Amino acid sequence: MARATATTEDSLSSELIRAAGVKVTRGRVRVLDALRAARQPLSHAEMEALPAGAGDAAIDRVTLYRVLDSLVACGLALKAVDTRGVFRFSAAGSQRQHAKHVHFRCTGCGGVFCLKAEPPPPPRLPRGFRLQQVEFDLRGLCAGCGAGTS
Amino acid sequence: MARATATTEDSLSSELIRAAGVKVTRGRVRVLDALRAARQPLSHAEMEALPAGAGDAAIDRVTLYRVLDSLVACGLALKAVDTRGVFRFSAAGSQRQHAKHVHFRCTGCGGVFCLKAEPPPPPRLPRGFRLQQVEFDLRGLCAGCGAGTS
DNA sequence: CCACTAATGCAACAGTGTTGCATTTGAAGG
DNA sequence: CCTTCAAATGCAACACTGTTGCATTAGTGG
Repeated sequence: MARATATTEDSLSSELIRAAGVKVTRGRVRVLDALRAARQPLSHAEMEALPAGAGDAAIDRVTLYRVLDSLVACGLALKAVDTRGVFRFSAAGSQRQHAKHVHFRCTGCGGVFCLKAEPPPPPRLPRGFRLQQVEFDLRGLCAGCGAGTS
Repeated sequence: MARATATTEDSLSSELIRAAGVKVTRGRVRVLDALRAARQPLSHAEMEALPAGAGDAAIDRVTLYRVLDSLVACGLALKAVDTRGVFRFSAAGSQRQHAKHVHFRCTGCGGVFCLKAEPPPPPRLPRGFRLQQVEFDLRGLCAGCGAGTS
């Protein structure tokens, strides 16, 4: 019974990992599962506190760093830095939907808000430059944090 | 002799600090001098290795952090995070010239290039949101780093 | 010149990320 | 099914960045 359910969500992550040409391990599957299920990029600390899924032992701190690195290396995850200087990771696929709109980062609470507006077209680049990613970030205070200020 | 030269560059930083309403100390003057002279935002580590100017002792690590915090608090310096997750500081005035154009960050060498193009106008924000800063960053490979790739 | 607060220096600590090395495990092949 | 081997894991220890507490020093205003 419990075996059958394992072939619903897990297997997709396993499949992605296998397709990427690296070993399929419990750690990688669990981490990629968590990243794909998350609505926002996760920090290492947040992932370390994962509920351990099906009674598995918690993932080792260092192993988690290496699992994340391997997922980034094979293109399944993306690595970015948040405003506090901490690395955050997201599943590669989920990022595609975020590429289409603008982010507002609150300097008060650190929250990230997705705005409806599309990012403007990138300007012309110098010869030889290759564009990989466009980031249009607005900084400021969100409605909650700005309420107290005059 | 050596005293007279101190009234050339230093005094402008001193003046700025005095005008900001905080105490004028050697540490703050030296740090603000360094920030104003730098062409790029400086990290804490880079500033700790400052040549110690006029034979002064090197600044204490913790004091440097507090000096930077105080300069940020009174609006004379700006604090940002680089791609490695390290805080970088810049003099407040020098940033104004950087606000007017787009940056290209090379994911290969970590270099930052200033493009001529102006950042596009920010989109409409939800009610209560207050905009402080607009960041339009492009990521990719610069001419040097992209040359090797097919 | 004095007094008082802010700033400094030192020590110790916390969080984040890395390295080395022995052990375990996934995947391939007999 | 068993063997084999590289890759992945777990553990310990470390490096770097940033912070906190507290005693001492040094600006600033009177």
